[in-house]
Amino acid sequence: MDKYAHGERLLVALDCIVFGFDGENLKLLLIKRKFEPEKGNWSLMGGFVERNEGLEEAANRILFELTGLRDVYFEQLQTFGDVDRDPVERTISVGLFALINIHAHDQDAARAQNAYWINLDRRPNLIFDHNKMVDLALEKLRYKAAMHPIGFELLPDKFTIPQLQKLYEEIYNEPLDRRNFSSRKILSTKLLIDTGEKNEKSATKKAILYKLDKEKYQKQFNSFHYFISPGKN
Amino acid sequence: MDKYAHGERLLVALDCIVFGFDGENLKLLLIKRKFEPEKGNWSLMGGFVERNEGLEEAANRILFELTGLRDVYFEQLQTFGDVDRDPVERTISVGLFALINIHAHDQDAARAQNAYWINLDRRPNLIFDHNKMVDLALEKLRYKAAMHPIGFELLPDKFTIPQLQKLYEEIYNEPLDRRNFSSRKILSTKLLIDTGEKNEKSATKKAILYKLDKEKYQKQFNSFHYFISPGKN
DNA sequence: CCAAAAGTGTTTTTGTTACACCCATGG
DNA sequence: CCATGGGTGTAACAAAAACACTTTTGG
Repeated sequence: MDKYAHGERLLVALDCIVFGFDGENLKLLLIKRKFEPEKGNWSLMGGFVERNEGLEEAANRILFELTGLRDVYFEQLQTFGDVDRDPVERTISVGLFALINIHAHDQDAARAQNAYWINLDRRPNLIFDHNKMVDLALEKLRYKAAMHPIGFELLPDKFTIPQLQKLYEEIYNEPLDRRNFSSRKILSTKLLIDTGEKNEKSATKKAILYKLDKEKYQKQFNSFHYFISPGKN
Repeated sequence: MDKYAHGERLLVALDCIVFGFDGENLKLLLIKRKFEPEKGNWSLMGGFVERNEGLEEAANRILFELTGLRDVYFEQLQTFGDVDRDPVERTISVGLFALINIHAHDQDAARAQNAYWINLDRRPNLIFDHNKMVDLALEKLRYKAAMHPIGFELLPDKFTIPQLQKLYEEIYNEPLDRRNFSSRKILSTKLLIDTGEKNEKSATKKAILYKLDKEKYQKQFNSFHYFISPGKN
């Protein structure tokens, strides 16, 4: 089985930084550990990559165990490989950045993992180098969401422009001008389709429910859209 | 040594996608393999991560072996983990994206590895999934260079605006307007310091040699600068 | 009928693009 | 003295920011 004469074999783990948005706050899906090491402390959801399992495959497996969802949006964040990052044994960890529709996930699956949605601004201290992973993931979310339409991954299938705006305000922690946000930034992308329906929950004027034009979304995914003005120096 | 009861131990490799620019063409540093597997074929420079060595440390070691340089600019590209990506043995490979000043590297070190600088537009077929790695690295170079001042990593310490422009033209494979490039895009970033010297090699009017304001460069590294207009849909 | 939230249009300001002229150098 | 490449300015255009009014709804 071991055919290369040199080279050391190491544990390879995946750790998932899972973001959600409940309409009010940005949240992280975190595990209250029921097992050693660090039992009782908070951590990211993770798992080891098996020998007969590709990295993508392992990512999908672990995200499914956690959320009960098969089509989670994720991408690699970074691979973490400090010698002492896991005090139990040398482990290389591939950090995964995942965005999910918080309303679609399987609550029982999450409960089975002892996972909870925690507001980002109340996140607890995490084990190992998981704090660093979350910091980096948040940076990446802010970076990507400014120019790529990834925010939609966090919303229900049908959503309103004000909901989308609230999401962006949460991501960047700053208020956005409704008039500029709505007409120019969002509708000019032509990514949204008016469903004809209205948000019946609203107590005041009911907002139009849009859905994503998935075909255009796929095509334009790597193009630039200025949802947010680029950072200041 | 193995303290986790479950989890498989796998080989972890690093593969380096090293870009250089000779003033005319974008180049890749590739290895003509003197060893099995795939002896005689072209590949990226790589190596295994040792048990007592952090990922960064391993990256620096391998880049040093290849280039003789200690302070190479690199970042993680992506980690590749398909089950069959290495036919010899299951290996997870962390792809590294590196930019070097082609004139500063140690030619003897490169020769010892049987490494050659190959023009990007003449790159040979590479072993394993290395073609995919290069494709992704090129995409990343184009993506990042459009907004972040990473191009400087490919140039000598002192360089002229026309040299910088040539570099960007090579990266994007399209001509840029000299007048717009020079004054507005580049000098407006205030990242360049006029050294007072001129490029004596030029046969015509000698261009001003600039150097990077390293302090500002560090500070502004993550800010946005529109070196190139964002992609078209 | 009014408070609260949603929808839309216009002006100002800023940045990008397109384009033309002058300067320095070596042969 | 002229061909080649380097340096700079300006007008036209496009995009972003700032800003104000009207509409819908439930209570």
